[in-house]
Amino acid sequence: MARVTIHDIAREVNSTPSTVSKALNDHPSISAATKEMIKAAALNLNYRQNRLASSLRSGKTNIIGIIIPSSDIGFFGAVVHGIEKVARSNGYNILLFQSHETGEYEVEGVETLLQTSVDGIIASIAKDTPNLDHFYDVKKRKVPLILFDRVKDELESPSVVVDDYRGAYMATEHLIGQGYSRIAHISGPQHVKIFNDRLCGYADALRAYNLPVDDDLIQYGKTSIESGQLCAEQLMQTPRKPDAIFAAVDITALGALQRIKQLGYQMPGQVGLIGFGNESFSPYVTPSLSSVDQQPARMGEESFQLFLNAMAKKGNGQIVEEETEAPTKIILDPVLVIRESSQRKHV
Amino acid sequence: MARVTIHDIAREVNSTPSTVSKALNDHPSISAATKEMIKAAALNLNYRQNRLASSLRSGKTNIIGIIIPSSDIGFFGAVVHGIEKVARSNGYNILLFQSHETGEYEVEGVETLLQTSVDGIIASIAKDTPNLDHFYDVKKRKVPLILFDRVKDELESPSVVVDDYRGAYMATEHLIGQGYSRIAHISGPQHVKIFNDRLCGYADALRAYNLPVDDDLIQYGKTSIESGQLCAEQLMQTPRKPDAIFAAVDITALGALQRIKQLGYQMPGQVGLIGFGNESFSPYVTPSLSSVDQQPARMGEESFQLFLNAMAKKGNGQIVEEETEAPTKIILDPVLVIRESSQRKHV
DNA sequence: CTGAAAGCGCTAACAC
DNA sequence: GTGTTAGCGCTTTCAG
Repeated sequence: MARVTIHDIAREVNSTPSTVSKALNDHPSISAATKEMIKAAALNLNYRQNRLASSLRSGKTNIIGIIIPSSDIGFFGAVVHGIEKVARSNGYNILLFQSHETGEYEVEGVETLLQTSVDGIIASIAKDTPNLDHFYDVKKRKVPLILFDRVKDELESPSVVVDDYRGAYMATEHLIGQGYSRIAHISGPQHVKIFNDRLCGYADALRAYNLPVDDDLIQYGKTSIESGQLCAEQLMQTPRKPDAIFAAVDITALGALQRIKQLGYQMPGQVGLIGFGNESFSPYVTPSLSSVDQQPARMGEESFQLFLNAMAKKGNGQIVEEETEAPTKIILDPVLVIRESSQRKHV
Repeated sequence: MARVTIHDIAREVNSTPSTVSKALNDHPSISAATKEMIKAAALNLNYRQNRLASSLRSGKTNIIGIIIPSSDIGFFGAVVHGIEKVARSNGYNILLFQSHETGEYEVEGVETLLQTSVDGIIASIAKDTPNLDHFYDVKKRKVPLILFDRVKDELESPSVVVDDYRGAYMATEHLIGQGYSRIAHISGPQHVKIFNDRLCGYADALRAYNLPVDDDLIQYGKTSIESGQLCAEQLMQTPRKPDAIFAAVDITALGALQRIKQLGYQMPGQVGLIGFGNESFSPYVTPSLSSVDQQPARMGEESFQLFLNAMAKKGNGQIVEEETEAPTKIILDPVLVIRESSQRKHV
């Protein structure tokens, strides 16, 4: 009961392995009649292609590698979902690695992926990756590399990120539209790019509507509930209290939500609130938390599309061409998710 | 700049491919000296093994396939996390497929996995899988098949599930321990096994503590917030109101939580509440929701362990042996996560 | 302890 | 339109 091979089929139909192979792969130079016959025989014998042999010979695995910090984080789970979905529909499969935010695992993952001759790699870089050598290695091997969310421009790879500035702008604008006018912001550590971008989006939106940007209304917190609580409390103690808060992360927004309620303010009546990230808990807190969605699934789909583009270019014989053009950078528009916490006006 | 192969190394050190291969694989019949020399040369030439070739020849890929409904569901993301973690530390990689709850995709996934000659498959069966032929095919091909969470006993495969009965029992017991005595239950459709199991655990716990099992205190809802709200409302309208509720899913627990608060009851003072599933939102609602954790990551780890066992057996030459013993079934103990909603007593 | 030979199952030139 | 030939890069008997 050994495995059925194309030799077996060839014997069965009095043909040869190469003809069988071509027929099964719908090669144009095989007559319709033979194709049909061979395919019937294959079905009959319960033939199943050996992709290892095929890949080894053809140099193409139809497998792409994914490296993410952890599949246990909702955001990345959703991105993987998006990638897998469109990858499969294009005949590609997914080899999944987690870096656990560790450079070491990331290096290991890249190494294994390269050994497996994957056709491409889609990655989101770990927080503590000390150097990028392993990724440069990928590029040197001419394996398409696509980055998403946790991007490094130095790698000069196609990438997809969400527009943090714009998301913050939209959130702030929404609050303004709801009639709030003293809008505070709970930001995060400024050396992290996204937090700075979101702060800028916030400030610019205020300016665009001729509202003052008041330093007293900007808090720099950490990414935790407690920090959100604290920041909210301090904001409500300022002489001229805010009537709304835009928090740079949902988790601090939640902390703020709790404290604001505790202090006896009506939400969204007296104080409006919006977060960023659209976490899985956001719809379920009370009042439900408005937020900015980063479209993770879409991010995955676009990443795969970028991989496909890279493949096409490669096939085009442009392999040797100097990298004249900058790599494609897709900047996704975030989407506003309006729930109770920010909706002062009746709909 | 073609790929470096063991031939290149052999040439470099005046040896042969077979010796190089053995040295690189730490084969016992190679002297330490040669090993060292060959490894040095390999490093020097920047050699990277071609796993395709290796797998094709050896018949072992060190890849296992995973089939889950969707990586966008927190539970499955966590399971995958667990599997990948221990798989990697044992030298295995993960090929990931989503069934999207669809039999068709599941079949496709199994087919591709088999074509790729994976060493094993770990799966959680899609809801609408009409027949199990594809999984029987896996078994026929002697590829180890492990099931988790969504299990089918007919497949007679090793599996890991969580003990629903016990989780419900523990939850109910916990409420009793907190001094609640009229404990209601919001269940789900009884044709779904887990809901029936949880109902039994609930009832048995009451009996064990000599509390009556009152039909008026059992609601059969759907898996939605709204259903939870409705069930809670009806429970609070019964002549002799409950002083605590155990909900079979966190999402109905949340609906109950909202309605109970709305009706003006103190929680956990007047009404205690506990859910099941420990969803990602549960820590963040107010009051934070006690729940029963299903240990998804652990489930993944155990699943992989089961795969390893199956491999060991296979290697043992027991291939032909009749399946005398029933397949291992690991039943994980759920863990109680006590938060505010159920904690009446001071700690 | 090392090497020679064979081949895993497939595809891709090239002939016919 | 079909068949022949030659490997992809590796591991694995089996000789020596």
